[in-house]
Amino acid sequence: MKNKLKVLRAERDWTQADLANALEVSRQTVNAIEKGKFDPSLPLAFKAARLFNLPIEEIFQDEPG
Amino acid sequence: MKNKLKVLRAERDWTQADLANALEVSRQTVNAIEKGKFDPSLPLAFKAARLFNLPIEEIFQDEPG
DNA sequence: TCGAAAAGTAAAGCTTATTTTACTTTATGA
DNA sequence: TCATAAAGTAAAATAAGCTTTACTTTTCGA
Repeated sequence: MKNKLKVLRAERDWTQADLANALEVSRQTVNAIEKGKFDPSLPLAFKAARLFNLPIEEIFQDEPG
Repeated sequence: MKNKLKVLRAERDWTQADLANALEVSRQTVNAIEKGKFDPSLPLAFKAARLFNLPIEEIFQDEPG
């Protein structure tokens, strides 16, 4: 699953820790998701969508399989 | 997390088993999600969105908290 | 009303998401 | 260059999603 978290962070000049804080998850979770190590839960995806005021599909891109 | 799976099924006259089959998960998983016992994974939410040709947010409604 | 299909439920087990701790590597700015 | 912040990584532990099996309850049409 690809995502635009890094870009969205960059646009706001946020660190991974800043984003983790805003999403109420650990910094390592943000890092792992950005690096594609695992997918966020649906509730976390919703939280990111609310935070960035974007649809989930614009932040996360599934690779259908 | 609320969702419209039951309605979307009804519109198509699908059983839980039919939907489970289309989503490639077990019938119990569909049942549990419909009944709000747990949230689907993000990949599964994407699969449902593709299946019904709807945005994730129109199928699943987060209760922010 | 009876039987079958659909829905609901539950436990055990496996997989994946997330945390915590802790360390290494990379970028950055004084 | 050197110190520090940021990013990357990893292992162990816990939580949540999902499967399989199996059983009970509800729905519904003949």
